[in-house]
Amino acid sequence: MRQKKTMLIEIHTTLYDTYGPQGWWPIASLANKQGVDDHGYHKGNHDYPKTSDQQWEVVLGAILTQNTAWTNVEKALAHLRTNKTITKEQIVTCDTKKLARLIRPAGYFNQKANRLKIVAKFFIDNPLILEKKAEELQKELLTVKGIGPETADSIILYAAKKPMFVIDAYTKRIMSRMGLAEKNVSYDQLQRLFMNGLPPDEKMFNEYHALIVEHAKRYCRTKPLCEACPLAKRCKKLL
DNA sequence: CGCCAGGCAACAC
DNA sequence: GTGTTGCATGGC
Repeated sequence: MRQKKTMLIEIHTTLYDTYGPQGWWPIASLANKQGVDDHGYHKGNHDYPKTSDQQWEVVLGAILTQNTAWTNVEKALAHLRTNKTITKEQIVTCDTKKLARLIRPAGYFNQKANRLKIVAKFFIDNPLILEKKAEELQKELLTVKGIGPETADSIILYAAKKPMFVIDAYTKRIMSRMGLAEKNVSYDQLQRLFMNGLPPDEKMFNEYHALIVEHAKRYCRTKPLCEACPLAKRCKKLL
């Protein structure tokens, strides 16, 4: 078998050549500005998030999208914005019931309302947290109730813009089908595979994770569409 | 109708 | 440490 490092690079190259830049993390409040599409994706423009408000919007989205389709998160974020319950300060002071009602479309709304308030308080109490180095930042984020491994790493990569490879259910599915990981591989194991195999390039990590999500939605679905899959010739599932 | 979606904490063993 | 369960809406 080819070396895993080589495979990881080739997979990224193929996905990028197939789908192009993804413009993550989407920031809805930037929709339709210069170089940003109507959902907040800034494809080919790596300058965002630029302000602390934009970084905070990434954190909000990271909580709201836990096991939830992004389209539902967009609705919840729109409610928060139009009801002026979007800043950390507005969220900590908002009645939890009201907050839950506003984010209803994102599902798990009672849990997520509590989590949003806890996380908002954490960011108010630790205003410079995103300046910390990736490893220290990860350790501190994981102490916050409601922030697990993927949410922490999404915040590190997409809000703080530091090199941390984000693993999710799609990554596990694709890597296990490709034959590069066991089906029950742990989060940390799979993350080490990527981070030991690739240079710590924040821009590349950013695109790679987003490309994995895109690929899982288009081809490597629960019921995979292997016929036209751009990775098929390297995929163990078809050997 | 059932299945799935950019997880997590709490709990069992 | 690993496995299981509750949490919930909206799109297909």
